[in-house]
Amino acid sequence: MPQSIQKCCPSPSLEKIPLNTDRLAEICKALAHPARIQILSHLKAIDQCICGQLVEVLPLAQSTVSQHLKILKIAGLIKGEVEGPRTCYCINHDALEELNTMLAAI
Amino acid sequence: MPQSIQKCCPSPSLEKIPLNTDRLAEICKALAHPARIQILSHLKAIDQCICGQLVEVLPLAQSTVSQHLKILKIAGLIKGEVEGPRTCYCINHDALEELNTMLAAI
DNA sequence: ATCGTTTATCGTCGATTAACGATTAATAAT
DNA sequence: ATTATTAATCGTTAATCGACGATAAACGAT
Repeated sequence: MPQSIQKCCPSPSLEKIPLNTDRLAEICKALAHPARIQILSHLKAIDQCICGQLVEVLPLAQSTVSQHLKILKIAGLIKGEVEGPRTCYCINHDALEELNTMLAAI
Repeated sequence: MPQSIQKCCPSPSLEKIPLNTDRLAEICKALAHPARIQILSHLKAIDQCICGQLVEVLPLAQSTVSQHLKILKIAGLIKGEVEGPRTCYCINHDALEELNTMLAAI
């Protein structure tokens, strides 16, 4: 421990962590499509929603929207909770913060 | 104007600009590859460099590195200045700022 | 048990990406 | 003028993406 400075954030540490280029690229890849940005934006605006609502909003087929949701979920940008026949999605704020942190570390 | 609050930042304005999803996706797409992140990171570290230096650092062929540079340049993330037979690349900080702004507006 | 609703997955197809070697272009040096 | 150096472009190939319709899976309601 280099001088005992009180940490304000939990997790990793701030001492020039070496930037996980693979992880950053992975997140950016998940964001590399307008529809997925729109999904995130919509989720941010209404806090949470199910796939069907997004299908109404986006000019895409249900299967395509579901596919985009899957990509966002795998990248960790959203969380999905099964509720009976539907799945409720919401933003994973931790991932967005992770993204900001990594971008700052470029 | 919703209550006169002094602006602390110049440019655009902060009043909920509508987020250009295409542009954000475009930038993210350019960042959606580890090699391109590494290029940016390297450029940030050494301020500027030519293609050949990056070829030494990255495990990729010269043509591939050149291609990645082109992608970054088209997305506006880097600037390239021809200097005789070589081209000197550097980060376009404006684009990174643009990225941060748009991410915050998601 | 069947039906309706909702979502995920499968299979397909065309378009795009990523990588490479080979070639070309531009310039500096001799 | 020739040669060496550097970078960009071309052409190719395999892999991945994005979109869709069709189908399957999960569940609530009747």
